[in-house]
Amino acid sequence: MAGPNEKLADIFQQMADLLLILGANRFRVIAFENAARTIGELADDVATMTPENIAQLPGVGKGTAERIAEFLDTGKIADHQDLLKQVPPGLLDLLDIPGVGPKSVAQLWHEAEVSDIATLKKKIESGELEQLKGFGAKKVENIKKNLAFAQSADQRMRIGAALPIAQWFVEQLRHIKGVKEAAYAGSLRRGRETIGDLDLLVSCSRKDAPTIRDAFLKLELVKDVLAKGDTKCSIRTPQGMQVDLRLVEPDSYGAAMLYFTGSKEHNVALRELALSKGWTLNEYRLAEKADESKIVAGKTEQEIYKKLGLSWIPPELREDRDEIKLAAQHQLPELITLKDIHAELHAHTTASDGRWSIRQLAAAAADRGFHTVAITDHSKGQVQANGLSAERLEQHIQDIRDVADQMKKTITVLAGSEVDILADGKLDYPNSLLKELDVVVASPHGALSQTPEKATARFLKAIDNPYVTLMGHLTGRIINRREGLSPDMKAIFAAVAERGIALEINANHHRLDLRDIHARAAADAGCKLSINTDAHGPADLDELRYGLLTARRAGLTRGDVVNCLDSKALKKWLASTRP
DNA sequence: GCCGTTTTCGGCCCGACTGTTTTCAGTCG
Repeated sequence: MAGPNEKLADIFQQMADLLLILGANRFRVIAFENAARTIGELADDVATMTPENIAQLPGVGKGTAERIAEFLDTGKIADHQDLLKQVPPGLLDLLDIPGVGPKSVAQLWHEAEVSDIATLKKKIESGELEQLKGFGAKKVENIKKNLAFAQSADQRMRIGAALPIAQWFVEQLRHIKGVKEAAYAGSLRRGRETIGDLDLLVSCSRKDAPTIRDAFLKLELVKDVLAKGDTKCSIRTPQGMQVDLRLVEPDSYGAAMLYFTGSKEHNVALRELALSKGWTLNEYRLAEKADESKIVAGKTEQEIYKKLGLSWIPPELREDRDEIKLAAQHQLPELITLKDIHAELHAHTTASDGRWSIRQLAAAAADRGFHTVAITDHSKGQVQANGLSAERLEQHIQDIRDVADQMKKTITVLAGSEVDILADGKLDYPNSLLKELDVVVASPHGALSQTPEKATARFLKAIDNPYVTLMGHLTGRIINRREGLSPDMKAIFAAVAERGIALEINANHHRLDLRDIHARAAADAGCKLSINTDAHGPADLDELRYGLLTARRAGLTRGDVVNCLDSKALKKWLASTRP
């Protein structure tokens, strides 16, 4: 269920698009986009915020605050309705066609009576479109080719699908003669949960650039070439992913990395900061504004940040939230790293729906250098996942204890369960059984379209259970497939902090649940977090990297995450969650 | 429409590529 934040963000974004087509002042359009972004990324539910707090949000001025209040009051916004009356609603879909922007849409609307994708298709086939000024054969052909992508434009690729492709490209680029450095940038480098398109960066001498570009364009995964210039080209892979390659000289590599890593908002803020110091920043260098031949920095990101009076900001934090202020005070958090994690507290074996035996799983965790692993198979309600009956769990606990005993010199193996939180908040096993376990991961699997009120009550009840260790994948969302629950996060976080248990960041890239902004809010509320892979098979422990990126985007340090505790401290913490 | 330890008015980041052009607008990131 979409909460008011999502609905409001959608409305403001739509207002921006409508104003764009209507030819409104571009800064006004940007203001609506900023408002949409702010509300969309808000961890708190706007409905629970005071008008004062809402008015203080960045990018929210008098007008936006009034519109939010109006929406909370009446469920809609009059200005939004007015705009919808002025523009055929199907026209908005045209903006999703690559190469078609607001000016073209307005022209198609006014001069060719195009009102949606269907009429556009007709006008292309009748040849009417080519009569329009500015619509030559090539442009029309391009639109025709790109129509298919309009439908899937809102579907961003999961990070777990994008990263392997990016790594393949980087590896190929590094083998091309003349390439000094190659890397991926963009939202992938920032660790976002989904990726719009892939940004690749190469440093090389100017004379090598064209041959490197041509070698890139011949790579196996290049299906279509969308643009081809001397320093920049765009292609599409067979998977439909757009990949942009930029080639810069080594002296500009840092500036280019900074620029193509983004976010756009972070870059804008950096440029404004540069201007305030009498400099100007672009993707080639930081230079003096008065004399742009006087270069201040450009080779590395570090030196550019340093000149701007900032600590180097990890890519995961570059979202123009509060990172620039913290970097100016040299008070950025020391973000958690992969090396800090020493335990896995949520993993499945063949006893339920996993593909590993207890021993195999424990050995794999030990190979990663972990000191502890908890075996947490599904509870009885998960019939389709071969969930364990109470009797089977009793036996499973015994089996785990046996393996634990045999492997105690290698790794600590804990007996646990991923216990269903039933729709009413009760757990799927009685307390008398939960008591025998070392770790209880309480997760929702069914009733995932409950109202926020019901979901909140459900979770508060589960948190109240004295044997729960951590709350697993809280919303139950599946990225790009299922929205999941929208409980009152503030209430959940307060209860979890009070109980002294932990909230999971499920590292599986389909889930990433809690998501970054909620993990940040949870830590701010005093909650402990736990990053787990929910491993079902041999490759799954590697998913940890995605959970880690999410944690870093949340600004978490190793002190926030129980998986970073040493063996003794973890044991102590686990005991502290129990009566 | 938002924003301001120089401002409550007048600003609001910067450059590459494409297509249809006789010098540039539109789009994208």
